[in-house]
Amino acid sequence: MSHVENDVITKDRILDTAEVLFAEKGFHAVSVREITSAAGCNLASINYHFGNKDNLYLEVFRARVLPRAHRLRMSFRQILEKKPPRTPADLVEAMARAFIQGPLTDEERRRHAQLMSKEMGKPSEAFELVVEQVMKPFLLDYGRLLQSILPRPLSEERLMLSLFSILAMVLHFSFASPVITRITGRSYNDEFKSQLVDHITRFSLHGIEGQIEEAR
Amino acid sequence: MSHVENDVITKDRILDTAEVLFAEKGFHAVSVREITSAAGCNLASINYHFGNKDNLYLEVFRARVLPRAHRLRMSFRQILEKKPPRTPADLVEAMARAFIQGPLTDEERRRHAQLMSKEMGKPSEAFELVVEQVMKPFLLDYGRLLQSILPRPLSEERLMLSLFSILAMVLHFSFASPVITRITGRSYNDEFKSQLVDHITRFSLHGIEGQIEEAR
DNA sequence: GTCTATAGGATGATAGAC
DNA sequence: GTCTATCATCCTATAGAC
Repeated sequence: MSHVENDVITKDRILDTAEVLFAEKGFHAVSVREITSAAGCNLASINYHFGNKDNLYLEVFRARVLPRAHRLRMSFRQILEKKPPRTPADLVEAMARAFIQGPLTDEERRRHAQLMSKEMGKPSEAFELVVEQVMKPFLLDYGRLLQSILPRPLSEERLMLSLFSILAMVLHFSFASPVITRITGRSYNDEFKSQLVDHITRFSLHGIEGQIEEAR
Repeated sequence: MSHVENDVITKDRILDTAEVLFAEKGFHAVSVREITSAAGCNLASINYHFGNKDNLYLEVFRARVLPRAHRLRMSFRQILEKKPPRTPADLVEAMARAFIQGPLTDEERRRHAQLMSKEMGKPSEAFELVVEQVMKPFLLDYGRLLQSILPRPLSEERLMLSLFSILAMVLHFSFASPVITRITGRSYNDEFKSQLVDHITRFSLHGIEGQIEEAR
C-alpha cells in the first residue's frame, strides 16, 4: 500500500512544483531537472509518471488549472447566492471579488493569471482546454447572467467585448503585479485588493452602462 | 565601405528576426541557431555583433521596442494636434486609435503587446528599460493630460488605476487576439479594429466618469 | 516506484581561417 | 565581417538495477 501512497504524493509534488515554475518562467525556460530537484524527487520520475515533459504541462492544466477555475466559479456562485444580484454592479463586484478576494492566495491568483495569459497570448497544446473548459463556460454563464439583469438587452457583440474588458482588467491586475507595485508603490495587501475590486467594479459598471446609453 | 554596409544590414536583420521570434515564443524557447538561420546569416554572427544571446534580447528592446513606443507616442500626439481634445472621450479615443489604428501593422502591434506583456508578467533584464522609458513617460504624460481635461480632479491613485485599466484593455485586445478571434469569430480587419476603438473609448470613458461621480 | 548511469542530441559560445 | 569546426555544457528520455 505504501507504494501507492508514495506515488500519489510524488506525482502531486511534481504537479505543484511544475505549475509554479511553468507559470513563473514558461515551459521552455524550465528543465525537468529543475522541476524534479525542486520537488525533491528523482530526475526520471517525470518520465515515469507523465511520460514526457509535454504531457506534464498538459497535466498541470488538467489537474491544477481547470480545477482552480472550477473553484473560482463556485466561489463566484456562492457570492451571488449570499447576495442575489439586482444590478450589473452587484454582478461585476461578485466577479472581481471571487477572483481577487476569493479562495485563492496571492501566489495562486498570480500563477493562474500568468498561465492563462501565456495561453491566451501564445496558444500551446493546452489552448483547447483553456478555451473550451475555462473561457467559454465563463463567458456564457456570465453573459447570460448579465443580460438577465440589464435594464435593456445588449447586442451579443457588445456583451462579449465588455466581458473581455472586465476579464482583461482582472487578469492584468493579477499577473502584472510587478509593474503595478513598482509604479504605484502599493503592495497587494488586503486594503489595496479591496481598492482594486472597487475600482474594477466602478470602472466596468459604468463601462457597461455606457454601452447601453450609446445603444439607445 | 561594403563591409560597413553589410554589418548594418546583418545586424538589423538579426534584430528584426530576433524580435519576431522572442515575441512569439519567449526568450528561452528560441535558440540562436533558429534566429541566425531565419535571418539567413551565420551562427557566429550573434556573438560577433551582440556578444551573447542575453545582450541581443536587450538590444531588441533598445533598438526596436523603445523606438516603436516612441513612434506610438508621436502618433498619439499627432492625433491630438489634429483634433485637440476637449473631453476625456477625445483623449481615450486618441490613445486607443494611436495603438490600434495608428502606424503599426497588425503583426507589429501584436509583437509589441506580447513583448510588453512578457516583461510585465515576468520581469527580465529589460524590465527597467520598459518601466522607465515606456510605462512611466506614458503614464505621466497621459495622466497629466487627462487631469487637465477632467471637469474635476481625480486622486492620483484613482487616476493610476484608470490608466492601468485602459492600458490593460488595449494590450489585451492586441496580444490575446488568438482567443478573441477564436471565441468571437471576428478577424482583426479594419471594421473590427474600428469597433474595438469605439468599445474601448466608450467603456473607458464611462469608467473614468464613473470614478468622478463616485468621488463627489 | 525510485534510483543510477548513460545515451543521443541540442545548445551557447569561441578559436581561427578567409 | 563572415565562415567552419569544435568544445563544453546542458537537455530530454530511457535502460536496467534495486
